[in-house]
Amino acid sequence: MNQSEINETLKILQDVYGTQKCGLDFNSPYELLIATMLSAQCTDVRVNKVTAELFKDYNTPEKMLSLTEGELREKIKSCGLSNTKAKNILKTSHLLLSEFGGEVPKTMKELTSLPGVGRKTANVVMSNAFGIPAIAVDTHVFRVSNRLGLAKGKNVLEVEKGLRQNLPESRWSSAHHQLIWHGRKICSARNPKCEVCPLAHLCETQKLEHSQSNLK
DNA sequence: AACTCGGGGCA
DNA sequence: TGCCCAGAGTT
Repeated sequence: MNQSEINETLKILQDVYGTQKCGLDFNSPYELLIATMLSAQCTDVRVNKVTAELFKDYNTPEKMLSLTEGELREKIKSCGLSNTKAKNILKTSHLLLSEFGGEVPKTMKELTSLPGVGRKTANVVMSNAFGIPAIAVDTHVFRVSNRLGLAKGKNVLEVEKGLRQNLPESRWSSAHHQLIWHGRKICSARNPKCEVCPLAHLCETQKLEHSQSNLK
């Protein structure tokens, strides 16, 4: 995509998906951190259901650490991967108290030093909890960016770099949400609804398919 | 780069 | 049933 195509793509994304957030319910950076850790390989709907209950009594590192690993595992079971997640949540809560004064850190380096926190989770926390410009590349953002040609890359980090380069910083956070909505509703992994896609005329994958069918 | 963890949704 | 899914860590 050239710059004018990128700008048009951003405008259409804004027009269609606006400022609606997609994601996790939270009342503090700590809640968002834990909810995002739980969301690995699990839909946000289910995470929100689990955390609505969990955060009633356990919404700080201190309170979380009053749970045994087994108790926590039971509470988060429906999110899947609960064995690892329970361990990591307790370790991370402990580290927040011992290393970060009980606060959630704000830098990529510090966040990813926490067990169970990778690049995607760190970007979500920085962007959504602290308002720091960041783009979290999950499977939706990865797939949609590559298909459109908005930012291409073989792995998550390459796509993140591409988006940071191609998009104005002011649009990083909003574009992240809009790309996820688009990936869910239209540009799905299998059987994407290209016939109703408002970005089809800009999409590199669509153009490629058309040029191939024209050759026949 | 490939593999593992894992319960739930959907065909 | 079998396949897939808003990831992260290890080898």
